[in-house]
Amino acid sequence: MEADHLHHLLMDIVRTAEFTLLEQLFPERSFSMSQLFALHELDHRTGISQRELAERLGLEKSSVSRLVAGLESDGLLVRQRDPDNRRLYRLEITEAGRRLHREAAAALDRRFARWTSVMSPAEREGLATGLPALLRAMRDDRAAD
Amino acid sequence: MEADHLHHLLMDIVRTAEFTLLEQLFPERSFSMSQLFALHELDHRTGISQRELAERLGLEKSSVSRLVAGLESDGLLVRQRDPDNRRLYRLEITEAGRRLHREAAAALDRRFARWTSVMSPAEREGLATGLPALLRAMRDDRAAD
DNA sequence: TCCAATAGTTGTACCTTGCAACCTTCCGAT
DNA sequence: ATCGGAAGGTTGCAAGGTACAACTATTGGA
Repeated sequence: MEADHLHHLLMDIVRTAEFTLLEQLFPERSFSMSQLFALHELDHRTGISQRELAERLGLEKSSVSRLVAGLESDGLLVRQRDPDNRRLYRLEITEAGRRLHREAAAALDRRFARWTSVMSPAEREGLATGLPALLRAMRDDRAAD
Repeated sequence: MEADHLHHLLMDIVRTAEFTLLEQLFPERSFSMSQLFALHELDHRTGISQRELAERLGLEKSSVSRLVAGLESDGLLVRQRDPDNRRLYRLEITEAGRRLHREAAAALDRRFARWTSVMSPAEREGLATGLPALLRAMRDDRAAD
């Protein structure tokens, strides 16, 4: 697995993902990758603050402030001040937000299925073994920073 | 391999790659992903036109025009009019550009090695089998559009 | 010879982002 | 209890990347 492959992989992942998610999925309404990522986070851990979301997305708090404001006005999430600490918001995805996120994930999934459909069983199996492991390694690596 | 994993993988790939390439590699000078991708293309196929580059990068020709102008003024590529068709430029990466691209690829490679170092041999092997296959499938899929 | 197609450039607008300054709320030290 | 600093969030501002439309220059065919 030499550097060249990685480079290519990265390019294709990024470009294909953005195209799949942003242009094919919702041609009428446009979403940014950050918005979709935010919905993804909120679909899994509900009630996090904007600061936590910023940390997870690798964005500055001011960017998240605007990002979240946009999602809220689109009805994809709601924010409520924490009664125990009124400095922070508790973010919660709405049903509409959840639906949108599910659609985006499904679109990615269909695309992925199209890719794996032309792979050999051994290749498919290798990916099923290796990809989650890679994911875990990346996450641990980031957590260790 | 369910949708959720893909979604996570995508997020981590994108964020980690951008961080690795853009912030860790050249903290002093800043490059965009598109610039690095362009150098990558030019390091492989020399003499392509801006239109071809735009197609490969999935960018509009006007964006590529400015992108290439920036790389040229940074000394990372040169452009010469094709004598047989003076409408188009022939783009060629310079030695400095090649060096930069190699460094970027190597940085990605080191990061990848760090990830795989904590994986089991079976997982590593699975990735070595499956990832190039995935890459090929993605490329073929894009070419079939 | 002229007109349409092609390659590239420039003006403009939009979106995303980071930084700095700011406001509000909280909490600990005095 | 109160004051000052820390923490969460917002807003003004500037910079960068991109697309779209209108433009120039060059080519090639009717």
